[in-house]
Amino acid sequence: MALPYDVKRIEKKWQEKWLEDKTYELDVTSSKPKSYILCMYPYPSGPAHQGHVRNYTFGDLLVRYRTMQGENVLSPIGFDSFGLPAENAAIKTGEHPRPFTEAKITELKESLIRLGASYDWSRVIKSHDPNYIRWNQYIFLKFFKNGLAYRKKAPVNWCPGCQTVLANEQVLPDGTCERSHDVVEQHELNQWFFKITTYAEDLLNGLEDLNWPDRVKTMQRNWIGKSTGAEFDLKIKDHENLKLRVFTTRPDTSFGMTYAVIAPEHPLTLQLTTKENEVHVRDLIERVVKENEIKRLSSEGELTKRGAFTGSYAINPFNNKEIPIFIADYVLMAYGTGAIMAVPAEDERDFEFANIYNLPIVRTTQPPDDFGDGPYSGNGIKINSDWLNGLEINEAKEKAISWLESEGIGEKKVNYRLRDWLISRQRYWGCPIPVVYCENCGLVGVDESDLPILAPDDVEFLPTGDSPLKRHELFVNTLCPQCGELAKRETDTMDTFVDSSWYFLRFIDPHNEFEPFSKDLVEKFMPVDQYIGGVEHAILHLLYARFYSRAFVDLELSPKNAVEPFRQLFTQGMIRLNGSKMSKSKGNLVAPLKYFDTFGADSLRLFHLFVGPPQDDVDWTDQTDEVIEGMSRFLARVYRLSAPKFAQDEDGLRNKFKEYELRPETNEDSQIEKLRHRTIKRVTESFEKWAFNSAVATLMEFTNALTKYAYSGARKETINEAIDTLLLLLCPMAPHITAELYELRNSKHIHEQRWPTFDAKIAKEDSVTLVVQINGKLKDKIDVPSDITEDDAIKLANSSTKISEHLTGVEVKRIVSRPPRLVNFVI
RNA sequence: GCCCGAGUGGCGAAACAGGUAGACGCGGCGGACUCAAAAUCCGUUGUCCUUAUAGACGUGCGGGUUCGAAUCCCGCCUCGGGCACCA
Repeated sequence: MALPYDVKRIEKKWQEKWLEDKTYELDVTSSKPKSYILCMYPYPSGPAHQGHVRNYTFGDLLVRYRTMQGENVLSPIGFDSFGLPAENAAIKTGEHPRPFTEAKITELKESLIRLGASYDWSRVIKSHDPNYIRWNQYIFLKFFKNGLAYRKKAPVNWCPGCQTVLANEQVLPDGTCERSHDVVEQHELNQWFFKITTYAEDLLNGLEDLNWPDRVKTMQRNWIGKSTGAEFDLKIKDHENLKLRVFTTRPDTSFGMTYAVIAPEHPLTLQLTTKENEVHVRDLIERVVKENEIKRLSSEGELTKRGAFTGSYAINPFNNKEIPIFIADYVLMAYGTGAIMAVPAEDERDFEFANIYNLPIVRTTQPPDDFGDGPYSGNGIKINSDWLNGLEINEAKEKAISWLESEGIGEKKVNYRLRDWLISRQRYWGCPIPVVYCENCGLVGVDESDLPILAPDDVEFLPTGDSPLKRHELFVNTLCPQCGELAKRETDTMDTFVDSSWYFLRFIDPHNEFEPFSKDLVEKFMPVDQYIGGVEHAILHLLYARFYSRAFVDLELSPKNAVEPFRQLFTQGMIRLNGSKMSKSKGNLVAPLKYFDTFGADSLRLFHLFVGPPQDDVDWTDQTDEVIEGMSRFLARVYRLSAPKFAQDEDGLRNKFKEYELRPETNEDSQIEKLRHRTIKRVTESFEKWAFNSAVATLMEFTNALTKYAYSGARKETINEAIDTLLLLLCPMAPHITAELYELRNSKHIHEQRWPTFDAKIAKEDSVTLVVQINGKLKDKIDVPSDITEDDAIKLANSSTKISEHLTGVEVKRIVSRPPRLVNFVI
């Protein structure tokens, strides 16, 4: 296809100009209203892929649009440059991850520039940069000193593919690693954790006011998993000195407790097991220990094999009845107290278990009359519950809790599903944890003045699964910062999600050598006004960043206005190719590069904006190339319209435009002027709603109308203003060609112009189509003035021959009119 | 199983707040230009019936509310996503 202009030359010219002029570098001192627009910073895996293009096109559109609206826009970019792929490549090829990563960053940066994305390149952050490592470690030490970072031995998720442990958030529901998709194993290891659970309640409450997609908020709520109930002690028969503590969300059902269940790993398990039951109990424990959590929770339908009677009995404190104690794998040690009271009549799992072991089932809530025999967890009146009888569930809960408290055996209790964030990784290419193990002093944080602690370069990358740091004597052996004796360094590095938990703050003050960031600047530029990224980070990154932000406020690193980092979040849809997610690992990328070289970045950007709503997934199909070509066809039309004399077309095409006329404004001219105002209105409103596809469509309509107008002989002043408006409205979407055309026409830089404004009065249509219906069916359309009165509208409708045909000899029962759009005769 | 979201021409989609369903684009068809093609421009394009006029049908399915429903309500179906022995 022959374009009327040299795409490559024009795009390169403007990309260079934006860099040279530093068009999008932030003026920190500006008094204009600030606007912080941020796309999730990318992991550098090579040139940008279509997912990046989509993400950064949305971001760039907003950056340019808000800038034109007179806002002081902060638009930074960086690279999430620590991570496994670089290290895995090192193991394969022997090449050190640093040059490998740097090369990828260069490629990615290059393609972002070719996309025409506008960033403040003076603020680039790379997470593997020693400067960033330094402050990352500084923050770790702050956390460590304040009890937010701690080390403990715990069962953790081990990914054999990645050869490292994972946080709970990095394990998929099917028990596989979210990166490598290997089945995750449970290992008991000593690891570093961040105390995110401290903020569970706060993280939950904070969601309320965020302008985020509901589904992301819901996902975070589910993940935090708050449940309110009671915890209390059960006495144990023949064990005067022992108590069994249980957690329940339904203290109102306590009278229906007919047995108790403890987790196999519960500390009391062996003590409570009598000799004759020992074999079964030990069998179960052995099996459970071997299995990982996921497998254990997924062994549905085999309940018989999943529990065992201990031989001991507890006393239900509510009615003093003896109840048998079982162990079962469906009770988890990590949640609540690791022990439950079982109420089979009101809990499905307990009900199933009770049926298998023939345990009594006693209803304590009256179900509706037509309810069968199954477990009932709905509302109702309490029965079989002595002093709770007759109460509603919620009243009964309160009363049961008060009773527990007055007896001194229990209290109200809130539990969360959220567990602390495991941040140790047994890998080299990450931020080292700045801690030393000393025989005298124990765990000692490195001196701040010694930061950053950098991993040595002269290491061997071997596929052993051990971090190369472990084998590096010079790194490992050090002196204790406290007592000066020989000590050993921590060789684990931090989860890369640590790096991304605060990078948006460092962007505000990226060259600060004295602190991670200035509190004053953060106060000025936080929160991020618009955050844009993939929904796959709904829990991981977005939860961790919220945790960090809270901790920073508490540690007085950040001002209070930074407590919620992302005021507004937009999650874009994925790109699919033949139904499956487009990704490098699947090898099904359709690289943007080939489009840069042919139709140009502007066309590719326009495609991503036009193809559908930004939050929807995009199907990359056989037709896609043709649609992208269609976008470049549209831009070519804009070019021919805006600068016909410069269009490199054959003569026949160029000369179709008549010379513009100098003349007083005719009705046709003022219609174009009206359309211009209407177009500004529609595009502006579409931008605000993120309806970019509609904005493009509106500009296509405008272009078509203007082309027709120009062909038929246009008034010079009117057409020129309309074309300039078209270019201004289009420039956040297609920044290169509009800049070129605006310069050709006006010798000015379009990206320094203001966003056009409209006059609502002029934008108003002065004639509209009146729809005339009979019984709600369309019968006629009449053009009427938009300020027509109701009476006139009805008269006009009545006088239409198409209508009178239907109305002669029939009784009109009712006339519904909504002037100026509709008149409906009901007959 | 539970909770969210979505289903509109051959395709991607649009439709403010219940008021012309299908804007805009891709593809198709027809035409102009050309020796021819490409490019470009013009016209046409939901389905059915009809020479046309006119009409009927049509927003996943079945009901309902309304003068009027893609839009609101009830009940289903399909797809996508999240959660799922969390007591």
